[in-house]
Amino acid sequence: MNSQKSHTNFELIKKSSQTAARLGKLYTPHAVIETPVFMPVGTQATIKAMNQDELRDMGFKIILGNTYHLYLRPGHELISRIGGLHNFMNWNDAILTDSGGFQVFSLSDLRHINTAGVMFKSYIDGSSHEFNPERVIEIQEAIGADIIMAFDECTPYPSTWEYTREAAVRTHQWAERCKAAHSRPDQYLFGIVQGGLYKDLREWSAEFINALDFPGNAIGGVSVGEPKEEMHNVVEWTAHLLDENKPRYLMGVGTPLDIINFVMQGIDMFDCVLPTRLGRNGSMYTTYGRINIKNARFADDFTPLDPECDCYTCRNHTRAYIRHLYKSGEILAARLATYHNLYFYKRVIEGIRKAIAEDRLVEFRNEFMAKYGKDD
RNA sequence: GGGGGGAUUCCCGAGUGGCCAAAGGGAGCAGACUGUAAAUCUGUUGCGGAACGCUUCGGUAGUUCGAAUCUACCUCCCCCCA
Repeated sequence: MNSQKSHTNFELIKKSSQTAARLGKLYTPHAVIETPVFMPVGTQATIKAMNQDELRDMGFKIILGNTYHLYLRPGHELISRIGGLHNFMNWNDAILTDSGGFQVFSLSDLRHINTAGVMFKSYIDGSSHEFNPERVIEIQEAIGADIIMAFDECTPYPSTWEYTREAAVRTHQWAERCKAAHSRPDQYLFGIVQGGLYKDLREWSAEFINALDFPGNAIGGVSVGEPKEEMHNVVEWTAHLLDENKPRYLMGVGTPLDIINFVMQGIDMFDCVLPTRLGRNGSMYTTYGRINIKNARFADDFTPLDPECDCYTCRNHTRAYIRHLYKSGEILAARLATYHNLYFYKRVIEGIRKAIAEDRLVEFRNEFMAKYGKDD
């Protein structure tokens, strides 16, 4: 057991008797992370609208950065020169960098894929760049995150079985090449399962990636616009095939209820832009469901965003004030809302961990849904 | 006192005989957002139940088959010269 723990740097603390949920500890060079965990997305070396102290004070121990964005600007060499991303952005806890695989999907009109890699046009200045497994590992090693991701191809929804299979073959080859190219022992390289919405491809991909024996395994290719049930199926097909002694990371997910549901399927790590993006766009999470603070009905609502929240925003400001800030285009609106939304996620994930510890996750989910209502 | 330019739907502003309930922007109202090309994007915004009909482009009276667009007068605003 001990040798396995040191190999994966993941310690399984407790398994739920009700569901596939687990409690764990992920040891990284910069932080010990209690799982299940939600990781805020900081694509460009910043969680938009937040400063590092605020994130740390909320209790986030790991955040995301993005290889593609940081490579284009300011450049991984520059980041490397000041000692890596931790130093550059003055973040002393853990960082995970996404490999750019999602940009293969999201910037689809700006790229060309072949087996060797992906040719990209910069969304900033149109210049051409090539990403391939070796290059992506080199960049991620220069950036220096605690956890780095294999370069994968995130296929769009919908895709044919044939194309999804081709993309998965590439993703598998790239995973092997990433593993071979990876040289920094103080970084953990996670593999990524693809396979779209096809059960046979997902199972095949999960078994293939699992067999490569990465210190952690991710499920990619979801949250690309597919129906919720499809996402649920993908996790159901794959999660149990991934080594239970290693962390399982569901990439890009999700809503608060998604997180609860997928924890119950054995997922340990999540990241999602929703709390930050929705915050900037005027949508706020509350115990009783999401609200659009810009709606007229909040104009003279002098209560906090969420009556059951004790975050900085809710302790100090009213819905009416925050609505006013939005309508006025004031930057503080985005800050207060982002803080609140991230804090909401923090409360949910802490609630999940506590519920697993007490072995009452199912009850926790029911209580959450009774108040929160439909999932959005 | 003389000469010139204007008044358009909540605001700014286009439109100079029919294709105009009237471009575009703003504001308003609502919706979307899941490994962030996102402080973004979409819809909607005279009235009536929609096909369609009705009322509207400073005011009044005209010309015309037809006017926001042409004419006359009126009201108000701006600029220039005394």
